[in-house]
Amino acid sequence: MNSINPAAADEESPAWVRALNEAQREAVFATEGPVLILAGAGTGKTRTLISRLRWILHCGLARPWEILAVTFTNKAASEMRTRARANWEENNDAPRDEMWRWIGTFHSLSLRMLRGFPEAAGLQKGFSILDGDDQARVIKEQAQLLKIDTSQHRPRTLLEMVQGWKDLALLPSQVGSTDQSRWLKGDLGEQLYERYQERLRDLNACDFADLIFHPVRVFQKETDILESWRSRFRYILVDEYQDINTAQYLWLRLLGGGHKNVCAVGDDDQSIYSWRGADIRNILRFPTDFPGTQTIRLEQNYRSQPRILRVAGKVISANTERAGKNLYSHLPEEEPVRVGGFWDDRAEAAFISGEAENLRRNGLAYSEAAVLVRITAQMRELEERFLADSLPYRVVGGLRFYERAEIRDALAYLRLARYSGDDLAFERVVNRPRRGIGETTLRHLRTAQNSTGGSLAEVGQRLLSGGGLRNPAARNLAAFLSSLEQWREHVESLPLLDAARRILEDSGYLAMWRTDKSFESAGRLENVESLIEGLSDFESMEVFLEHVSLVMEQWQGADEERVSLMTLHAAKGLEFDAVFLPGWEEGVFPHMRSREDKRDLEEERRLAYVGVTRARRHLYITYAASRRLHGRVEVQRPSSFLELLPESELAFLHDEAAPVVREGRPREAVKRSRASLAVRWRVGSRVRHEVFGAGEVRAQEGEWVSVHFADGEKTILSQYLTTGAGDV
DNA sequence: CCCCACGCTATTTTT
DNA sequence: TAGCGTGGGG
Repeated sequence: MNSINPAAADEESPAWVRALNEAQREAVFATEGPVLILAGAGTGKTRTLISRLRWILHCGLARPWEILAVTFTNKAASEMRTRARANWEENNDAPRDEMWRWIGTFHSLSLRMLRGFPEAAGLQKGFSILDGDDQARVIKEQAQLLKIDTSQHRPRTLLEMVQGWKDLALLPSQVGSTDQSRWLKGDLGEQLYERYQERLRDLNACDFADLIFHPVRVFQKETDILESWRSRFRYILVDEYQDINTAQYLWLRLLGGGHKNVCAVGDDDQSIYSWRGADIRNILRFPTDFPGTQTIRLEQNYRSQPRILRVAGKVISANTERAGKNLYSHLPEEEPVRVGGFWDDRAEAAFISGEAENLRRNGLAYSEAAVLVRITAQMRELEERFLADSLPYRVVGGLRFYERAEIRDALAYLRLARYSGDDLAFERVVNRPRRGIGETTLRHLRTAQNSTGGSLAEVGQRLLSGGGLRNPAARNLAAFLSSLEQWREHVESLPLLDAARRILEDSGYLAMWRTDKSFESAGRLENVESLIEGLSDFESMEVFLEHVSLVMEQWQGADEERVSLMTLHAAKGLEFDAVFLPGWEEGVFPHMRSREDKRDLEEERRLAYVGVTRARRHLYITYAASRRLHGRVEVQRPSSFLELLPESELAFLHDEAAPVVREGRPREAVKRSRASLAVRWRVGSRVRHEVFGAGEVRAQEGEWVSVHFADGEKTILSQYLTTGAGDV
């Protein structure tokens, strides 16, 4: 039994305990039974969880390897590991790395378990892990075998479908027919899922969803395996609980089912990943799943000034599916939240660029400002403006290093050199650079493979020794296979770094980029070079490849003085003194695809909440009447989310700016053409401010015109005035 | 087998 | 706008 009394948080306690507030302490000290920490944005959620981990160690309730601490990202895991260690090393000697290996991501931890019982999951020792690209190729291949038209059903979509089922922990046979018919005719979906899994088994591989799902199924079937893993951990801690999917939920429930010392932290209001399987209902029903749960709310926000917090609170209170929290702050009240509309995305970008510069002149570092967009397409205009204004910025997120084509190519070479049976790697690089081994030759190989089995490389070898060299394709293939043999020797005999360099040089891959004269080839070469250099940190190719498949780390430059530009999703967990939220227009935010479904719309609102709560002191919410999207100018109404903002906390940008209503008449006869206009727009009942807009105009020269918006909905526009076609 | 022209479509993205 | 997949011609 826990003998530590909460009152013991006195002078005797470590400083990190004394620094906690009352609710946080409660969460830290409640060491028995299930605990749900419902923590609002900026309330010290992760800090509290880490303190709890340290407290358990501090009191000697468990040793490091008896605590299973689960996060979603490697970054969070390594932060937790470092902080837990700091404490331990003060009081214990000989800290070893293995002690902390049960602090990790869902995927890395589950993989570690799965490595212990691959056969039970139908895999063999040394199975590999597919990434998104490999998965897409496997699914495409299987879809085509099932005669599914892959131009109508794009592989990415099919993959999403199958992944969705796996995230729900559904086997092919358990996929209901209604669920299937949303995507494909009859039971094609189920068949595709089934074949995809078969193919993975043949490849002795699993995808990311399997990393969770395989252990879940094994735990459900094999009680002794489950028991041995259960008894290993005395405490389970989970960060970002609102982001778990059904499979992860089952995984946790199975592992935590014994002692029930499961502690989850999360914020239901920040659940923004439903599209990758996360289900907000998991956190909402935690107390039912784990009877006897002690629910603790962290509501004191240490991040945002009160006005920003009130705006956030108002936005999120429009949602119905939530546990409910009331955030408060003792920080001093500052300037209101600024809201403003612009003629188009260019004007909006110009404002942001200029305002970031203003803030900087007033002493705010560039790195303390961030622009958070809903969709990546919004970034382009902003970047162009920043470049033109020489405003230093950096894009956070986006294509990660290991996802770049050239890095994936280079990795495929290395994988193939190490594991010549890696067919996916084989297919990726056989003809890159061009070696005259095209689709036709590959088809021959695959057909032969179906009857004889073995890897593509083996099959190729066999075909060649049987038939001799006749056509150019066969000669080319022979050449490639013999290089492959050489590369394998390199891996065995040379130091890792030298082997890699030789392989990429001999294969002509580096030469391919050197001769390529497109403007990005130099950058690609550089990337491959830095990959090669990075190899020096690893003892063997196996270790390196394992690292790569799980740790898709961000390739980020040093922390420079730059304004951050990223999507709202990428901003979760971050904070800045000043935050700009552009693009608050119907269709962009909330996004078009989220408008029909109430649950999707609530998720968009949570996204807005996440955006608003990133800001400490200054917040700007803007929108544009027209915006270039998909290569055309789209006209959209201001976001309905704007109506949620409490007037008392806002200041309208144009109240301070030059007059914005441009009254006028069309200069020339305009017939059903796009024209510029200015509108008055109401917020709530009282506040009015001006918006530049554009719409469909029908008028003769000199006439007043009316403007019709495409959706024909009742709009919040109250007055239409034009300045004439093309007059911006 | 390779190349090019054409048409289609278009959130969010960790592991 | 751009990135991808397809289909026809060399």
